[in-house]
Amino acid sequence: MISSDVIRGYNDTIILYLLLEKESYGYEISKKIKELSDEKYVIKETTLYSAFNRLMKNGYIESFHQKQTHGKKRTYYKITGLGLQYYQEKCQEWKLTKEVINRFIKEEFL
Amino acid sequence: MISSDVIRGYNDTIILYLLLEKESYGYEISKKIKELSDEKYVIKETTLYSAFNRLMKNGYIESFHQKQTHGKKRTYYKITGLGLQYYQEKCQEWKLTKEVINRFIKEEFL
DNA sequence: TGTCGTACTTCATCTGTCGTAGTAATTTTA
DNA sequence: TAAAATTACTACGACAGATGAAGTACGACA
Repeated sequence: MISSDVIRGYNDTIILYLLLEKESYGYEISKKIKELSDEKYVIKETTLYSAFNRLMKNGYIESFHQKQTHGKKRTYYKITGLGLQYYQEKCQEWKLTKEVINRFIKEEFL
Repeated sequence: MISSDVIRGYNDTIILYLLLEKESYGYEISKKIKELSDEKYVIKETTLYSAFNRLMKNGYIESFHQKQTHGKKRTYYKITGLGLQYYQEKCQEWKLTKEVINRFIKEEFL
């Protein structure tokens, strides 16, 4: 499993990636994360919803409601221009981070 | 710059990597991290020393003192068998983490 | 004499994650 | 048709690791 301390800086990025594909809501996002990571990363509900709040506060996502015929009421989220910009920065940062951490990893242990 | 939230889970690993090369002390470790990362990551003093404490508490490193002719007294650290084992696990975990996060990163933004 | 570099320590604060718990509707299954 | 599972959240408190600020102390150098 992946330790939460590593993913810590990338939960927001992961969520933004999925919202870039299409607008979505909490439960769906969490399913997608699990699926896309081959069950290797399952985000905790509280982590997810606190991430939504943070992303909202920063203006990286916006929420809205859609009329539904069935199922419980959902809060949908979509990414903003600012959010896209932030996502792009994080992609750059990730590249750098990978390179740096790799220098402290012994290949023979992989 | 690299955000501290990403590196968060890997400070201990980075330190262990350097102690694997040779036993060392705080100031030297911090210099080496800066140097090896091409100044892209500079560990904060408080972060470094609190990492030493954690690593000691977990039995991953041991401290000792060396007689010195000049300069301020240093605390040297060396990695233990348990520390090596932990380091190896972290190397494995890093591989997995990289793969998982990569799936949420758009290549065209790199 | 004063500043710079070395080599730490203490303390308080912040952020993000996570455990626990609760609510409430809808869908499945027995 | 009643119970159980799934969907879709919210609130709250605790915790760990990183960090800022500040202080200590010694030697070298100018």
